[in-house]
Amino acid sequence: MKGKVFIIDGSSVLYRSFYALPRLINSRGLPTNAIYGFHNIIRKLIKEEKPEYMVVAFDVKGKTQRHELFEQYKAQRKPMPDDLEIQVPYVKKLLEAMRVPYIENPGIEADDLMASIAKKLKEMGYEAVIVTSDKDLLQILDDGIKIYHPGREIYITKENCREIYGVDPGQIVDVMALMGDSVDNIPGVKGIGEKTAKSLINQFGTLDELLKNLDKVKPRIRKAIEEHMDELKLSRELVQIDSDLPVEVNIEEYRLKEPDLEKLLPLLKELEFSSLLKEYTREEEINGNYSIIKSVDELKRILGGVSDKLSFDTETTDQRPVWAKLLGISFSFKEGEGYYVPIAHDEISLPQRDVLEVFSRILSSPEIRKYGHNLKYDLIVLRRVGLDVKGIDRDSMLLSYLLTPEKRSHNLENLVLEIYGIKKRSYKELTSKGKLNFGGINLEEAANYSCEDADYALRLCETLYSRVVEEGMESLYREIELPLVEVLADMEMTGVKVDVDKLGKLSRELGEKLKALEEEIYKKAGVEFNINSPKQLGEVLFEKLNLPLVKKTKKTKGYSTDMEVLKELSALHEVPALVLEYRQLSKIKSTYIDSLPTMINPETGRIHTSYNQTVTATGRLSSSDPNLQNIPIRGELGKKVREAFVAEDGNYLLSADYSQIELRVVAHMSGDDNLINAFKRGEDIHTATAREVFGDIDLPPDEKRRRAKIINFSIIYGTSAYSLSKELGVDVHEAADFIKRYFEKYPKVKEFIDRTVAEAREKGYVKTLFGRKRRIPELSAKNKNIQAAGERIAMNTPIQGTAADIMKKAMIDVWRALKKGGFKTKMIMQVHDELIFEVPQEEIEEVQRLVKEKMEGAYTLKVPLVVDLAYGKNWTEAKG
DNA sequence: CGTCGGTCGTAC
DNA sequence: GACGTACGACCGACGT
Repeated sequence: MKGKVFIIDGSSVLYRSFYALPRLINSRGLPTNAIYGFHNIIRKLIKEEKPEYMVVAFDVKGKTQRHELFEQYKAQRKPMPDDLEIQVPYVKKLLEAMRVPYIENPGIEADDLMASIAKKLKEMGYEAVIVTSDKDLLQILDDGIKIYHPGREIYITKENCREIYGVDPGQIVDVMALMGDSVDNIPGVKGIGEKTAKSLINQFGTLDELLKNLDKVKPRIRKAIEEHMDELKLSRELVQIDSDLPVEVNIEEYRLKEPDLEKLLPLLKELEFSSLLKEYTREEEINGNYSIIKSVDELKRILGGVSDKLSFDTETTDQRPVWAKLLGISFSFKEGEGYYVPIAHDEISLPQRDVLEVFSRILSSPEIRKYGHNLKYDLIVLRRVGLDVKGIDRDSMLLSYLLTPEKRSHNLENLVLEIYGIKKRSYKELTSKGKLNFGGINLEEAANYSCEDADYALRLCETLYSRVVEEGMESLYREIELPLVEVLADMEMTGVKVDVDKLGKLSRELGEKLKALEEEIYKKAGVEFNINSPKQLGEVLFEKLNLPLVKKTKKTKGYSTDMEVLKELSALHEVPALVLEYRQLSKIKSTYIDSLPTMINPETGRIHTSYNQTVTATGRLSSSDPNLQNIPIRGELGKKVREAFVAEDGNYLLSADYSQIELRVVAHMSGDDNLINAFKRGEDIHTATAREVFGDIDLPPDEKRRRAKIINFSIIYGTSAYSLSKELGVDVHEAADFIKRYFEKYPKVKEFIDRTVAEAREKGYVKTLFGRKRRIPELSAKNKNIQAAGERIAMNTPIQGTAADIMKKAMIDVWRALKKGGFKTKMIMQVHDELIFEVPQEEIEEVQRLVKEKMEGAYTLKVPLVVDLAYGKNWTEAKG
């Protein structure tokens, strides 16, 4: 025998699980009993029966050959219960995650398929075991073909079949033909049940013999058989399994593998199978050889063993690196080992100065490759204590991001869980027991935790780096993401100066206006309520004032009170108009004006945002604490807020904007001549589009340009005619017509979009010019809306992502040039297509030339990249 | 008293 | 039926 192959009867196991288990349901209302049962049966089989190969066969809805024989075949069968049907896709997902292959062939019944595969396997010298509780399949028992009954947990063989079922395998068809099967609507002979059928076949051996000797049976039975002779013959044909289908069996496809934990764990989590989650993860199995370094000499000695690479991690008092105090450093240069150097713990502390001096020999050496998880953080912390880290090489957070940018979190704990199936204690768990931060944890625990981090970062870096190389993103990593770390660290450390007095003045002004608005709203509404509560506002507008309902909120189906609604209602009543104004002011006051001063770092007197490199699905950066990428710009108020972002005395803020970078990317990627030429001629692109699309339409030029601008945006976002019509304020047909005209004028843009979406469907992902990938699982969703969203993602991501790639390259180039030129100028902010610098007055001319040159030359497209520059004492002035 | 989902609004 | 990418304030329900 070559090995055991389990062929699972998917439907049989599915139904069995569904009816055998009580109704389980997860918190989102999904029934999960069949999934749970299915999993357990498969897992138990693998564990206890230890097959080398396995495959699951599912039935596919639809007609089969048996329907041609007998229209009523399975007609009686009730449709699959909804609660079961909804679980089927999850079972398949589960199998994929467990790496158990499954097959389903339309038009072929699973019984025939399984029998044919079993026969083929037997011929190939394997032992085939069909897992089913269905009796039909007993007929194919043979040497080398067994059946496993999952409920009774027994093997049925050619030999013991009679013992268990009372007849031999060869007689099963005849018995079933006589008794029929109500589930499949096989008629059989009315009046003959299981017992009679079996005893008749045992008496005569076969159905044919029985029919020849009908005179020897009881008259009642004889009459029944004679009267139902047609049904009997038909039934025999129906229950006869066809094991001679031409099936291809590639045995290697059935070979069992270790489950794919990266898929399985999130799935089990979603299904809320916490007990299974535990089984698959090995808790506390981290048994690294970790130790605490107790003297500077010891540190010196151990670091002496470092030759080519070092993974390290800093422990601090704060998640924000510019606020953090250093508590200790862990490092590892061999998997399973780790050392912790305590710098500020109650139990032992080594003098920071000496520790850093010893470390600096290794950390400042570019030859020793540095590994870590989120190295930007450690770079900032260490530079703040005077240590410049050189030679960063692998950052598991960045590597994970390149592999799965659509995932929002790339924290170490989750990665270790997903990739190694090991449940690591999280920082949160560690610091949750009433302790504020890392400083309050006992040294032993802290050291263990920290060493784990360094150790696992080391392992992850190796694993993930090779995956990044396999995915063709090595140069994206080495030439863009990795060098950007140092640039961002520098920007974050530098920070930006804000004018607190100006913000304070603005806050008081707005506070007074808001007070006045508030009173007026209460007066006009005739009731006092919380204007900031959409719920209360909705009740006032639609129940008290009886204003017409415009739309409901998406999830909760409450009254919507968003801008669009309030604008519409403003024509009918004063309150909505006042609320609009109130909302705008209070938004800007609370989000921007009042929060900013609290973020000023007392050490530097400046605001240090955090630029996150691993958040957006497209490759853009994001900014938080505070978010400097959504500071208001429109209107008088926006202008005032930006006036509070200022340059240090003797300096200017210089803003450098890529002009229309995304549309230029579209021009390049599509190769559309019309669009390319418009850019080459240096035209205003919206005016050019207006001419192309609205050339022959009678509208004021401003209106034409306004509309063209909206259409240009909609192309980038992959918008539908419906939403374009809303945006433009025209009807859907007209909007569709605009899109049609646009594509007529820019035909290759249309081709590009179609090609991109088609390729996304085919490959499951899209790519930027720099090779950044984003998988789009939405495209294979059942829900049409989700699919349409997937299409828009497919259109937008290469455009937005390529623009982001170019900007990142520009940031690195400019930063290096500034450094090389010995400038005092600092890059301080990035807002997607804009870079902001703080420039000493005497450098302004030279830096403008340098910035323009480097940004425009960051990448060569089929159209020129154009950068607009402006400078001034504050951000408003610097926008020209 | 913290967490979390929902709504809303700001930027590119 | 809703236009791509973000972050965050606020509310209110819920659990400790």
